[in-house]
Amino acid sequence: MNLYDTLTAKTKELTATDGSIKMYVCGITPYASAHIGHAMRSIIFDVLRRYLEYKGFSVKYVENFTDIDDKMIAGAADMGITVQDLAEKNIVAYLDEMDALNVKRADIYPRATEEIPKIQEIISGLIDKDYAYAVQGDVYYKVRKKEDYGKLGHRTLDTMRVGARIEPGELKNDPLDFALWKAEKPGEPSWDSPWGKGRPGWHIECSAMSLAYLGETLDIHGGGQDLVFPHHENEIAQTEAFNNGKPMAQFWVHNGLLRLGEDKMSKSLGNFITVKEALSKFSTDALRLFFLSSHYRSPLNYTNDNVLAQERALERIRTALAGSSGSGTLLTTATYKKRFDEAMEEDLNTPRALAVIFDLCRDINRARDEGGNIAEAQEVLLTIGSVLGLAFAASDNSQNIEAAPFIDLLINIRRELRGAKQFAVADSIRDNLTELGVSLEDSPEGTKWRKR
RNA sequence: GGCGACGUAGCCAAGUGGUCUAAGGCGGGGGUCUGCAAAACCCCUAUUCGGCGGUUCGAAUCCGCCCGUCGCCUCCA
Repeated sequence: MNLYDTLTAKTKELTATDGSIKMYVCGITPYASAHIGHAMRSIIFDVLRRYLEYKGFSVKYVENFTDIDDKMIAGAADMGITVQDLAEKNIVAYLDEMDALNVKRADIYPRATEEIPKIQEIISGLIDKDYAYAVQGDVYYKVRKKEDYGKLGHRTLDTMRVGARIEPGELKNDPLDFALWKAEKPGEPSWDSPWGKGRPGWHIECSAMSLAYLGETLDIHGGGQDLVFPHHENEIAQTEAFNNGKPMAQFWVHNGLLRLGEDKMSKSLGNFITVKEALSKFSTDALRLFFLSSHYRSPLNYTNDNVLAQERALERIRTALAGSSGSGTLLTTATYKKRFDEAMEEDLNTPRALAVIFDLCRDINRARDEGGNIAEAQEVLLTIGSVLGLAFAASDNSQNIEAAPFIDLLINIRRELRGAKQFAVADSIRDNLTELGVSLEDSPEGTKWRKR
């Protein structure tokens, strides 16, 4: 397939001579609940992975947790729990939420705190190669030593704002340098190291974990666009310096960011909607459909109405799947599969892929009305849906609410009224229920209701 | 200030030199079904692609300028 690579700023063909793909996706720092921007990233890379698997590749998928950093430490202190407990709590919740979003589990979920030896091995190697230096228990990476620093973000050192920060207490030789290892501060978690007790800096964990679990050159390294600089830039700098210039990844793939209103959704800006909240309002399929309705590299604006529109669109797909097949003309499916593949081949063009799904639905419904054989077409619909992680599960939010027996009772009374042609009273029951948020649908098989 | 992305129907969103009088979804209009509805289905719904110039036989697609929005420039998926 063709995929856009941030490093070369080009769309290139993804190849794998041995049929296997090594994928590393930057996960979350589990200091707080995940928001739907994280969900969008997970779903996009889940779809990329599912598509590659559908095309016959064997994918090894690694997603990390950065479970030690300033925010983890501050968050744990606020809550009066250990950093480890904070991480555990949020990781468990995150994995549950990703399950609920039908995101396939990664093969490995490494955590920074469990990779300290590998982290230290890389830092030592960088010091040996003179790409890093230790100062009073801190270790910093020499940014200016790496000629091509800035290549991922397509910027050069002199175009960078001179405001590179020096935190109080930092002992950098150059403001651009960044910490690989931070000396212990009182009360903070720390590990023994050749440079004294301390903890890893931000970017080094990903270098360590990708090297440890996937090796020197990844096929795909993914994450949100906000990670391009500095996180991935620094990862490249470290990893390639450590590996004597071997490329860290064949493809750098970055998804566009989710917006809420006019701004990017972000934990630090405080404008976000949690995954939990979104899942309480919308079905998994509708959320996935929403995230996939625009191209993954474009920004997407989250609004209730936009997700709701997908909820409605889903009904049409479910109807196409529910129709019973006749024995008439066979609805052939080769063109749909072909069009779906073509869309996905082109830098994961999910909006076009979805258009194929809706075209297929329309044609299934048409064929169904004409008594055609739609069984195979429905199978194809399910198959390509599953590549997008869409299960098309029936939405039955009508079962377990407390009022259910009373609603059923009213429906029964109304059925008798209708039988007696007392339509005015029957309609008034229906209208009143509608006002209360319960809509009734009469059909030859009886009356169904659902919560609105 | 620097770098980059984007601006397509009421809304969301594909398309990036001819097949575009522009895919698909939501909404809207009409119809089928229904006691009436709802749901569902079917049909219709941009001669036009932020503005102005230019290149070209031909531009939504390439170039320039302008207007507007967003992202990044060491917290971020």
